[in-house]
Amino acid sequence: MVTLAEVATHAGVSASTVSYVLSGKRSISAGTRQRVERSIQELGYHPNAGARALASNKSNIIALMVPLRTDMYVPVMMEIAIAVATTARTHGYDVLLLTGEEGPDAVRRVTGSGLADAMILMDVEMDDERLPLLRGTDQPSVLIGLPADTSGLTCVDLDFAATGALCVEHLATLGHRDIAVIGEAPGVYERHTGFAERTLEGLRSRARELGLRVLHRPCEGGYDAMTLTLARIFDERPDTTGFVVQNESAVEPLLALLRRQSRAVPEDVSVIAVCPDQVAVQASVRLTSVAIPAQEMGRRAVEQLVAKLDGRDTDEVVLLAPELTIRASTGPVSTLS
Amino acid sequence: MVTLAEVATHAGVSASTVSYVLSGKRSISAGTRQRVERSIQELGYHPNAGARALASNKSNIIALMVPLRTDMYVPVMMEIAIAVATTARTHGYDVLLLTGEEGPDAVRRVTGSGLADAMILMDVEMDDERLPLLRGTDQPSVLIGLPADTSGLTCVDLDFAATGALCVEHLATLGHRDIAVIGEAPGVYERHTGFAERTLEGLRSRARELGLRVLHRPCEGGYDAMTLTLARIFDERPDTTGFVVQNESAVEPLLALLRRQSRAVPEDVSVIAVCPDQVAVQASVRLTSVAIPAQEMGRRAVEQLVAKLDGRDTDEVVLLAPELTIRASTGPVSTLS
DNA sequence: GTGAAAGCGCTAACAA
DNA sequence: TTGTTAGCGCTTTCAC
Repeated sequence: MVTLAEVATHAGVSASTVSYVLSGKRSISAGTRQRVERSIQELGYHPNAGARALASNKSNIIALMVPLRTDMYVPVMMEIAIAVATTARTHGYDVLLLTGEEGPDAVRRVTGSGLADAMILMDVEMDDERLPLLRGTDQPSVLIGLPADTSGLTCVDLDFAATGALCVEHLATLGHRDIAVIGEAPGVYERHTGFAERTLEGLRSRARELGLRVLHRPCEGGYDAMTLTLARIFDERPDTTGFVVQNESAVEPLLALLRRQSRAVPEDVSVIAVCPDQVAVQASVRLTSVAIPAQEMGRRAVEQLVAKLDGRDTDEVVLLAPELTIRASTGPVSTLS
Repeated sequence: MVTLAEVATHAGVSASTVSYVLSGKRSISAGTRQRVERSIQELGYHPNAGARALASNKSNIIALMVPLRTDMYVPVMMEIAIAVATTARTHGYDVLLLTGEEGPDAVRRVTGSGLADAMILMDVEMDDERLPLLRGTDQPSVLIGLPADTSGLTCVDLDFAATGALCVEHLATLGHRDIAVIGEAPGVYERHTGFAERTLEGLRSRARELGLRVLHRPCEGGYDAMTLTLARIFDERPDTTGFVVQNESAVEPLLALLRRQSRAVPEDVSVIAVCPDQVAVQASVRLTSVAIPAQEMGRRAVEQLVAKLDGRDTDEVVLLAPELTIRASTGPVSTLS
């Protein structure tokens, strides 16, 4: 293993000079710099991460805590994680992958050991048990998601309330009066995961203003669950003509069932989804949708975190504005029936 | 920040004693151990990761390199990654998340800096450019996937050749003679990703032995691509009655299109998928399938790696035996037509 | 613009 | 069974 000392000898300078060439923390003459850089190349030197962490009290590692559960849409998680890792690298950080399994203990472990300089938490619940710990430490952190109380925390998320409102507005504009919301699995609501509840709130309050009726039904993914859910919806509200779906694994079953019931999309019923663009485009009907900007969320989270680490001021809450893309699954309500 | 020295003072012992209590590398009297453990508790001590890494020349970190691309089935990747992280923790390791973006450079960086003790590579291609580097270093590594030349490498993967054979056997037993294989996106084959080609080889060679005809078509996911692919298949081989699908985002489109063409599953055509059980169960027809054991793959990869790190012998190639689960999408070929 | 040297917190010989 | 001590490779004062 090549050490900094060896580089110094090889270049005919002192260890500190090599260190400063690397860090750029003091000016170096052009000649010296070149010789040092040449030696680094020739010897294939890589600074030792442990030594660096010990001496500088910085690990250059960001911890990312992903949920262990997989009842939520996994590709979104993965896309966020990859965006986090990619963006972190551009700022000189590596990413440590923690699962939710350890829970609050992981926060303590990482904070206490100096393993990571900062952390990003995904899948934050409204009243998350990790939050007190984060508030009580000086380790910078960013949440992807929005808990009930954001004081003292930095959060990045899609503005789900605005998302819900946007969906309902679009349907209202098309003349729909009875809206059914097909939501995430019941467990998601029971855990009080922020995004699901906020979508619903935004949607309901806008619907109230616009005078629309809303029926909300959580739904496990898959065909069997969807069959039941859909039957109940039409049973309770036969005049439903607009659907808002926030559950990727319910999208295709819903479309298939509607087809089977000879309800044409968008002639008889309109469907709008909250999902990644890829899902909207690949569905059997190209779906009008509000996109979940997974990459953007991961990227912004890292940028907020790096700003904190650099001692720059950060926003407390970054809410990304939802964007509606109109495709082939929504249309004006039928005037014939 | 609490240091080992502070714990030592608090417990009235020397630093090394505290260290040995932690590592268990020499026997400690019960009394001393208790006092030390008590001090650790009281002071809330966590060993400093950097210092430990520097002194012991071990980071207790495993690097996991995930593909940047997302044209493959992402949930499988995520499930593997989570299984890796979870299993690694049970062995005292943390996981560093690297994306494929840096390519071979990431291998150099991690190896050279001592950031990680070992690495796991996912999405290995037949002739992967990272392999020479791995062979040339003494850093232990495990591949998830199987390259063309496995010499000097440890690999974990599903036995995809056996998987392909198993699919074809099942269809043959049911009397099908003309088989269509709907594969991954063309890009996957162009990159010569091992698993896709091996499935095909296993399938073809068994089909030859059994005297079946096989038509293979790569397919991007989604409905549009599937429509085209399916049309071509029936155009070229009108007598096709058996489908093998190895592409999660083609599964549902295929089923929907068959339905639309009034080809009943499994009465008219049989469909067997290579996919995670969850996908098979949630599809609109419960699919006969060979499971992709994502968790098992992640777990085994870590276990192989830990064995190497502990200096134990390891298998060169661990091929997990495929398991066929018969569900509702396959049946005997119709004798009426 | 450069060098010398004192740690950072821990591990693991070597001693006792 | 326990203590003493010399590093691990780097960063960063302090000195020139």
